[in-house]
Amino acid sequence: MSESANHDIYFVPGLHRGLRILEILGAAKTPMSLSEIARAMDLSRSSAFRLVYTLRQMEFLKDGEQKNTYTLGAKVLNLGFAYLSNQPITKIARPLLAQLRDTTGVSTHLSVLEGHNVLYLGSHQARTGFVSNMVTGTRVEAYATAIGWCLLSGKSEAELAAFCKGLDMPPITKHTPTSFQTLKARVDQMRTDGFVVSHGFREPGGSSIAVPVWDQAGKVVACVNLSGPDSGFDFDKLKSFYLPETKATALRISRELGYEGSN
Amino acid sequence: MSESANHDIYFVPGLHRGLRILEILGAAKTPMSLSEIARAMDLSRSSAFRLVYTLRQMEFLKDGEQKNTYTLGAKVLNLGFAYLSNQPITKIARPLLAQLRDTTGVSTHLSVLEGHNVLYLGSHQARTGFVSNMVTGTRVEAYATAIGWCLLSGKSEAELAAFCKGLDMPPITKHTPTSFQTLKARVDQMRTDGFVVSHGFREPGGSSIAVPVWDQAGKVVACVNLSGPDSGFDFDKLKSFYLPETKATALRISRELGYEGSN
DNA sequence: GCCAATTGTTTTGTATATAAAACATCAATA
DNA sequence: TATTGATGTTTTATATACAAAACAATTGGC
Repeated sequence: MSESANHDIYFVPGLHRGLRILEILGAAKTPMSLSEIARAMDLSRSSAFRLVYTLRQMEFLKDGEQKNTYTLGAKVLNLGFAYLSNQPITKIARPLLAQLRDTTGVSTHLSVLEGHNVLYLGSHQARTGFVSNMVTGTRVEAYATAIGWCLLSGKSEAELAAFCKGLDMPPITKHTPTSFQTLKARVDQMRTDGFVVSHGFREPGGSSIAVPVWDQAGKVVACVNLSGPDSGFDFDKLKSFYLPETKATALRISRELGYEGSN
Repeated sequence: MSESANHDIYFVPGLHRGLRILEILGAAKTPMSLSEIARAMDLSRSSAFRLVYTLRQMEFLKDGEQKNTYTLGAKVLNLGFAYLSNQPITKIARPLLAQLRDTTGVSTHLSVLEGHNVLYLGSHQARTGFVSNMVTGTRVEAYATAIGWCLLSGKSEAELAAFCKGLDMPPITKHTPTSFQTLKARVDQMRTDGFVVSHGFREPGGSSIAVPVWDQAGKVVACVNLSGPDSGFDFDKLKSFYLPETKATALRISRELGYEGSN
């Protein structure tokens, strides 16, 4: 009959449909009623009722502001954070990032590329200073940030072109690359240097160092990042102390991932 | 028979168990095998097999590093972020926070209290400067931060005592409150002032303003926060310009939530 | 290298989750 | 107020998801 029914003997329909409800409600910009859900799923109202009932009891859904409407519940957020902290690289990197924070006194972060975004997996706040926020779970546009260029250096030219294809690249600052060419220039620069350093003499306020992490296959899989206010950074010490420390930490993480190169 | 079986006629067991698998795998610090899952759920292996099969097909689970082990998949992260962006207060506040960012030139954030943590719901980055990171979805310990004190000011003394009960309060900086008494002092101070300002003359590098948002019932439900590097803030302008602007924005959001007070 | 124990996968009779239909409740319109 | 249509809830006959048992594949200990 159906072409995909071969292996779907094992499908649990109740679960399948319940998860689809979560996805639909996540994509919806506003809470939905039972009937709307049933219609969107092409399902009988009685079935939708039982699914929503179950999801609500388990707090994966909660009541919306209007009566008889439903939205995602707090449980999905908990799962999201559990996902982040369960990423293997997070566990490997955590103690090393904490150590880097302690020796430098500046906030440290670990991030990976996810689609067009930089996804922060974890960070260790500087013990003093108010500025640097923890950023676990945050996503920011990769094309526009130093960390993004660092992560994109793992891509080939063709992959980078594919990355840019159809991507809207508005200028955030006057230094933001807004085309494939200008982005490629940034990424190439990063590749030859092996790091990105942004110092506040151009943009007021903050400095940042980004260094890639390689895996067993020599591929860039993550980025170690050290950032803080100018007043926390000393420009001379930046290249003589902060940068080597950051590179050492990134290499140590790479080693734990099985990287055997020397860069 | 069972005391809770009355209304559970509507429970969809497949969905219930599938979601419990997600919760268990979220709580587990390491990927689990099929049998481990079955045991943890007190379920037959064949049933666990079908549930895991379904979850995997839908990318709510993915394969762990070892063979035949499973962890949370990327879909749960997507749901988590959908949850955040669907919070009603986020939608109301977003344009107003963007406007505040544009008039001040400094990063703005919206956060709420969730359990013992400050949960960042959204933020708007300063257009210049590298320091201030976006923080959507981030959680930080409430007792230790200015934003936390701001949010806790909505609690009564009894609620605050309950909040502290059994809470471990290690000192992050030398100014961190480490007991109910010292925390209460911070929160009381915030309540009389109506805001918290942290300026970098004590802690190097950053300044931050936190102002509460009230709802219809006059309860503190959120916190508007403005933060940036010292170099972005001018101490004189902080009280004459940044603070009034922040308070105005917080009040505007409060008004949209139905708040009718004047503070 | 054998055995025993454990795990992942498939099959199948039966208990049960399900969708249709009936019912109840509400909102809008005339 | 009566009428219509739509929505949330309950019931129930039947299609089907499920757990036990059988099977296959793997691992670990002696």
